[in-house]
Amino acid sequence: MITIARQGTFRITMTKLTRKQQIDKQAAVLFKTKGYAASSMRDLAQVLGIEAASLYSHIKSKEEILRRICFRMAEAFFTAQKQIESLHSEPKLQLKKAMAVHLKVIAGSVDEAAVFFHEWRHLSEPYLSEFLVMRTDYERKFIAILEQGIATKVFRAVDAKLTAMTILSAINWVHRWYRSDGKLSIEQISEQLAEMMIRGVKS
Amino acid sequence: MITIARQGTFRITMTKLTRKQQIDKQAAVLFKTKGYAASSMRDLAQVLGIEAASLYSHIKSKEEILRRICFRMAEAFFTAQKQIESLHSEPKLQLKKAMAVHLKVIAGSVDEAAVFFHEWRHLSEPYLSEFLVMRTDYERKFIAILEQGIATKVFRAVDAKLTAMTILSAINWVHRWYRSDGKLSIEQISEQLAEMMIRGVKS
DNA sequence: CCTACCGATCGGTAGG
DNA sequence: CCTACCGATCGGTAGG
Repeated sequence: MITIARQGTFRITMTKLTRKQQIDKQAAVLFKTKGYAASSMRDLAQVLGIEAASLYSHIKSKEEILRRICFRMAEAFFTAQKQIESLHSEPKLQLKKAMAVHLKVIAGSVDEAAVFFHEWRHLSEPYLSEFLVMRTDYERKFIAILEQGIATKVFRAVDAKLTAMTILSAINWVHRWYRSDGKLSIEQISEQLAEMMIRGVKS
Repeated sequence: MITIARQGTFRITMTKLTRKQQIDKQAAVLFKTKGYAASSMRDLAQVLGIEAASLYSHIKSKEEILRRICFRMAEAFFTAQKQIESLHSEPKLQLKKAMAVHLKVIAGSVDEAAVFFHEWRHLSEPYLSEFLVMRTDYERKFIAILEQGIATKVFRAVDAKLTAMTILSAINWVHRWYRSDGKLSIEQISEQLAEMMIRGVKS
């Protein structure tokens, strides 16, 4: 399987995407703006300048597209998280880095991130369950960082789960308005949010 | 027009809702779980134990239900915000109270809040534009509180808009998991979140 | 990648 | 509130 990082570079360095990649990309844009259920295969075909029936030479079904987008993003988030896990830094720095890599993944694929955050519920079983398990696993890492910080008295005695989810909701929300050509770079946003959250929880 | 506060009490004190109110309530539950576009009038009718066609003696269209839910929530948020505006407290307390009343509105109508936050994009014009203007107006109040705090040096020199939106995303996320019978009361959640956010922005 | 088409389901109406 | 039904649109297939 192609890794997200490789594919991200691919997308930036050259504009020549395969038809399947074009379908996934335009589907992400469409699903983000109209929602999965309200987006028709005819809408998607029109954006690509082909007939709806022609889409099926490249894909199996509408849901398969959604599946690819959701699981590819999940993989990207996990890959990013694994990279910071090996660092074994102290809780504050670990939280800051976890936020930074998470935001970097979002910034690299805003449309896909929006689909990941809002359209996953249209996945059918067993994919839906698999997706939710992965998401919970991912969130657990943030909770663990908080708990470790609380145990070592670096952080106040906050509710670890409530706080972790609050931090995640704050950074996830960035996908709604972030533009790579905006006045704030993703690093600046990351810096400000980490500063705010760490001040919020430190002893 | 009936105010939200009145209606909230109504809903708690007696179970006898008009058919139209039952439709709105069940539609909110349905739209929250399946999404507006994926929810059919036949789904809604089934929950109510009637035929789909029968819904139309009480409502004009599917979108009219969505409209009522979204604008009723908007009204509730505004009513709550106006109440704290008259207090003229200092920025920290003002922020804390703005967060508290916002969370109280969410806790009072979790299903409707979910629809308000996620399904508004299915509104057609001119309602969509009207909705977005109201939302921006509401958010502006949070930005103003931040700006005032920064100007009086009570808060650090953060980006007021980024910070206000971060706070809003953190408190809006509560609707996804809050249960009135959960271990944390809405007042406790409100207290913890306000503490964290104020520590995050204070000088 | 297209034309031609399918059965299913959609929101909604007529008339009682 | 129901039966009966509508035109439109949906995801997807057959066959080239």
